[in-house]
Amino acid sequence: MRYSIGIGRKSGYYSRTLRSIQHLPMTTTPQDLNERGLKATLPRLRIIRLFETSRDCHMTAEDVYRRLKEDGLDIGLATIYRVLTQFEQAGLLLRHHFESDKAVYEINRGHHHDHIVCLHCGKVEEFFDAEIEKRQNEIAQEKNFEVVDHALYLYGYCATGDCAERRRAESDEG
Amino acid sequence: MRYSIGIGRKSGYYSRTLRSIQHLPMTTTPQDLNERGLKATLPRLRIIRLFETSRDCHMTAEDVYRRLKEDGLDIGLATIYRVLTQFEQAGLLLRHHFESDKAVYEINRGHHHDHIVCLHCGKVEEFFDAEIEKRQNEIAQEKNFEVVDHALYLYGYCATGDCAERRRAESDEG
DNA sequence: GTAGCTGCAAATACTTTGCATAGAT
DNA sequence: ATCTATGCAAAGTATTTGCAGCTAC
Repeated sequence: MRYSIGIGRKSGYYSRTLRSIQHLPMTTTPQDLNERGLKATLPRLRIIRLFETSRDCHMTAEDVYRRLKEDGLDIGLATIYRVLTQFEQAGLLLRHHFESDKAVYEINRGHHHDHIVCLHCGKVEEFFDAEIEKRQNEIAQEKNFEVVDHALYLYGYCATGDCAERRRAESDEG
Repeated sequence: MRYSIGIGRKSGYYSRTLRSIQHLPMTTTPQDLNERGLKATLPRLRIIRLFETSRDCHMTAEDVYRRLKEDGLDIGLATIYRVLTQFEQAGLLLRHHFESDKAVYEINRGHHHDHIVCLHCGKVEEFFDAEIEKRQNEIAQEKNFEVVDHALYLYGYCATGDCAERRRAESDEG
């Protein structure tokens, strides 16, 4: 008899969560998809794998489309959009709207975090601050809101490369 | 000789700022627009007035279009978009992207604040928290980012009306 | 075998742009 | 008089949808 982590039909879900909490690499299996009512098709497996194998990766639908095409896989853009939406609803991915008007997705590893985005090179770093989270909850309570989600994005220029430098040059012109 | 607040050509700008800091009602005059290099046209004056005379008002381009039309003023939607963009660049308005895919604008009264948005009725409340602001700056410094902007939105269900109640009903279904 | 997926093209939603006319300074 | 703004329609960008054929279970 094999041991399984978790309980009954939902074991896939719990083991996935556990892996995530333990910071082990996460690999979504065909069964994981089936348990969420999604058929394990090639496009879906490759899309989720792309997110899982990229570190700190925030991608638009176009990004996913392009990267899969580079790997010789020609998946229609409509399918990418559909699958990303389904994965977000299934909790596998998180969607964000940074300053641009395109949605970006990242893998959901179960650790909530916020983002700081470089407006010049597009670099995204993640952070978590318990104090900010606490204050947010207090404010929601004061205002009598039942908060279900929040978005905190810091926008600026990173020290890497010439981003901060270029920014100064630009503001000198104006 | 008349006293003026501020210095030389920029007096309009400084007096406007002062009014705002003193929480006095803000009225953008034709001269205010001229000083920003914008001609004082009827569409522009009516649009800025609409924002100035509405309390806690967050409006999309469509909202502005509709409300001016209700007042018997038929301004093209393209003009609304153009003027809102110009006003944002001139610092008269602030632009936000809440969870929907439409941009919303509000008057810039010079007091920074964040937003808590009801996902059911669309109500928007404003808040300011010095502790959150402080932590944001510390994080940016740690990460070596020069932050120029940030967005903090809390999404939830407000206690007014049946928003929280309906939310519970919905999650019971799912 | 059947329910659910994919690709394509067409449709949609929001926003921007080209151009001729109208208006502000 | 000149330079800029407006309205309309057309274009653009991101995303969604209808439908016929294909695939996982």
